[in-house]
Amino acid sequence: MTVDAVVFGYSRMDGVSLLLIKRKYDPFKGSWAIPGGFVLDDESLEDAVERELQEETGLRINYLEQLYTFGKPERDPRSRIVSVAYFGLVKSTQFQKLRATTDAEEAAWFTFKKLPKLAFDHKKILNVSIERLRGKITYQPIGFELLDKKFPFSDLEHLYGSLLGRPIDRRNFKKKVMSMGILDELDEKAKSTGAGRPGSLFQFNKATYDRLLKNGMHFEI
Amino acid sequence: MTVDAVVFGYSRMDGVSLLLIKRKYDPFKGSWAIPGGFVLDDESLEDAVERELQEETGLRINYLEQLYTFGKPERDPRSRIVSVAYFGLVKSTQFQKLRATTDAEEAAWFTFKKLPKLAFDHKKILNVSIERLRGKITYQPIGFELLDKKFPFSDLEHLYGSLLGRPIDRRNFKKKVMSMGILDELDEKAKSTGAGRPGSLFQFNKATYDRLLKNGMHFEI
DNA sequence: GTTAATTGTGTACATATAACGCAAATATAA
DNA sequence: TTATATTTGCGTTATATGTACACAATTAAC
Repeated sequence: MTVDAVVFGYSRMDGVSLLLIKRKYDPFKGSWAIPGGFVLDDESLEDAVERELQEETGLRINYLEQLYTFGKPERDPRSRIVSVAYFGLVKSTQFQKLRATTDAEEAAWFTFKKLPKLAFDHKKILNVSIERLRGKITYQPIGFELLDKKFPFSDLEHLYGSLLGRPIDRRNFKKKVMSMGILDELDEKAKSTGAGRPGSLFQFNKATYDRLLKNGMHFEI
Repeated sequence: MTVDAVVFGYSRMDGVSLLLIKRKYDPFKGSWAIPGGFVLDDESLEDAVERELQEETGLRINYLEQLYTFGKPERDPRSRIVSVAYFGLVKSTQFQKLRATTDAEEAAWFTFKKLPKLAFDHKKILNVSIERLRGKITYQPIGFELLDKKFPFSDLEHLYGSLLGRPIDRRNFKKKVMSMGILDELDEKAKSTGAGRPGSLFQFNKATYDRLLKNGMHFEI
């Protein structure tokens, strides 16, 4: 009985990225793999995920949700091992932390375009996970879990664009998101990132979202 | 490691119903419970579900999908047992079969309004399952899996009405479903069920649905 | 043949989505 | 300092979709 955690991060530079670790032990020693490990007898599945992630990558995840349970008898060469996969999101601040220290370490971020070969059936787990993320982001506001607490609107726009894999009309997108009333526009301006006009910072208003949700509101992008 | 199967059925009389078994052994001997049992070492999770269902109820399910994995350490009084819950749908023909033979047996159908107290954390599993069924039926045509191969349109209408728990405008509903082109209207008429004008029979066209899906069509009711 | 139950159909209105272009603010290079 | 490239920010119109709503036709039972 193991748990695996498919963890996504986001940065303006690279877009959406995946957290992987390099395995220290056989089987698949030296291969890149999704972080995870065995569940202890007295801990819940969620606790196991958070513990393994902490041990292997030092990261604190921001959002965690059960993805799927993989149980084909032959999926692990050692013996019958059933794995409950979770999928998690981290704030882009955390993303940068790991990034600065792990180039030569055992944990690193990978963009979808530069994925290494993965151990076990982790490629399949990843595919299910990407599909879920893509699907979910259109009807639950989980995109915010990938951004900083305060972010320029363009971050949100680029996140959705890269995740959905299709161009987004900025005007219609903004109109829609703002009309839901779950984004607060702050007085601060983003600090310039090179070229162009700096925009306002925005912040997700979870309290408002929860209230709307309770009243039967239907989020959809 | 166990699997559990939350199986739904539908009949014109009772609407949507849930399949339960009466436990023969401790713990919870004599209680009603969701069918399920231990996974054998060399079988997949899906195989385990189908085997257990066959053993305990004799039913063949028509649609099976993994629901959620429940792993709280204290959920089973015997020891740490993780259970992968599936959710399944059976055709209303099958529904009637079981119904005719099991009144005094160990397996039976229950409407949501007349549910007995359930063993283990099965009430929680059921709740997750109902939520999933409700949510899914609006964006995937799984409702057909509960009906006969051929059915009068009113069956579909009643199924959606009772499942979504809100009245459905027959004209708008029919307009929408028919405009998707995934329902074929047959030449046969339904045989009368007591009173009223008999309507045409309809049939789900899975081939068309798959084709539309591949072309990026978006099912939603 | 009268009644009660059910099926079957169309139109007008409101709402939501999609398409589209240009001006303002900033950094950098000339 | 001026020109250029880059990014933000905004509003209108056309189209599509969803919603509300009423009455005639067919059958079984009485």
